[in-house]
Amino acid sequence: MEKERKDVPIVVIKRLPRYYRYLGEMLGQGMTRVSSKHLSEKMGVTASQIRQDLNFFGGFGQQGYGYNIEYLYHEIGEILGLHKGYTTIIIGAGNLGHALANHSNFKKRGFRLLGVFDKNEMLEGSTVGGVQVYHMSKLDKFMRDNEVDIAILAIPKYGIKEVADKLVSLGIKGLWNFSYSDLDIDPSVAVENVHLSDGLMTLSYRITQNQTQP
Amino acid sequence: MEKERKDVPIVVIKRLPRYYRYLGEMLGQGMTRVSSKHLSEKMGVTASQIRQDLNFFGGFGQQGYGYNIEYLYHEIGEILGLHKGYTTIIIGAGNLGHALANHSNFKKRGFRLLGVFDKNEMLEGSTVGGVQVYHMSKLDKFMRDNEVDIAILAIPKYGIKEVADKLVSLGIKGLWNFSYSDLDIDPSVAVENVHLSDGLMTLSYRITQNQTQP
DNA sequence: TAGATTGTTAATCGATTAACAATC
DNA sequence: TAGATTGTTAATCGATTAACAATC
Repeated sequence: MEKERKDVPIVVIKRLPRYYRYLGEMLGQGMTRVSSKHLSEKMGVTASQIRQDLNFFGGFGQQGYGYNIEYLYHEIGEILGLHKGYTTIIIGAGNLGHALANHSNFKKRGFRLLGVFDKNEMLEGSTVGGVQVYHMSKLDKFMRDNEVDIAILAIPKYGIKEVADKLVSLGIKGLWNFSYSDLDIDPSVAVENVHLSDGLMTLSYRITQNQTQP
Repeated sequence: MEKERKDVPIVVIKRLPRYYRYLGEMLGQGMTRVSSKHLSEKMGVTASQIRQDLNFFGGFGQQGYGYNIEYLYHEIGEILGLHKGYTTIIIGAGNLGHALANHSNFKKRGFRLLGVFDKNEMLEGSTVGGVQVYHMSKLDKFMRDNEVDIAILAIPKYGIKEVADKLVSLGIKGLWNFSYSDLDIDPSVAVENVHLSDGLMTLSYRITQNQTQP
């Protein structure tokens, strides 16, 4: 199905979701084919880069024609593992936990939210994003009874290490960490550290530059 | 204060918030000095990269000693524009708007939230994250009465272009876009497009790889 | 067929790492 | 002073872009 892919650069991987999104939009507009040139103009990248990126995974196009959008869209989804139906839980039923639980894109991309966990006992039994809220003490049993692939950590950095270690010991495969800390755990577990304020700070930098220079 | 900095690579800028965070933590632990070697071990990068990065902005260290943490922390904050006290508004009082309004890190980093706007009239007069919620129709007047630097867009992609254009016409300096679309506007306005699900997809890719290969 | 566009190799560009003289 | 560590130049590595033969 796909080409041998031992070491695809991480920069290439990070571009795949963006390709996927643009292709999905084109598909929604009823388009059927696209050339690397056309796509590159839409996305503001070079056609060469698109062809180079895609060829890490295989030849999805056809000379003289370009790429079949539906086919390419599907293949990139496959590469990203979106058709595996990975399951998620959210740790932390605060504002961010709520926002992430209700984020429709995750479901649209094939991820299935199984439950939300919080240390506040008062929240137990309530519903967030269409799923049950459980007390943290139920985590062990829940993880044994359900196949949970990814845990989304929407809690403060205090105590995050303990929660992460527990999840790892219970067999979690991926951690998506929104706390303001870098999780440093066993490399067999995939970890994405998201620092929201980092984006705001680089924005701040650019505004400052815009005001100083031009 | 700082060195001439006409073209600092964006990859360097993006690393500054991380340096800032680690230095802040060290400061909180009462440390006063750090060498590039020590910091590199903590952060999992090379000492050479740290020295190279910092020297885009100036020589903050001292041979034989290293860097004074408090001084370097302050200087990086200065470079990032954190001491300017940039003001923000949030567009969209949904789950994500709530989460961002209550995100304490933004305040900690010197940003000041002035108001939240939503198209739902029922929300007007309520409070989110300590500030008033206004109806979208009040945006024009608000922007004229207040100096607003950054707008945080926590609304769906439908209609985002109109809102963004209006904000630009009202003099916004930066847009932090959480909708699932890439905003493409006048380059004099700084834009950060955040696609939350992109991170989840790269996580999905890595989990899939971990399961296939090792 | 002629034109279009891929897949892929080669050339260029930029970023990271290594090395070391300067110096605190 | 001697040891440590910077700032900076040079070497290496990797990623992007250009070019073009292959071919639909």
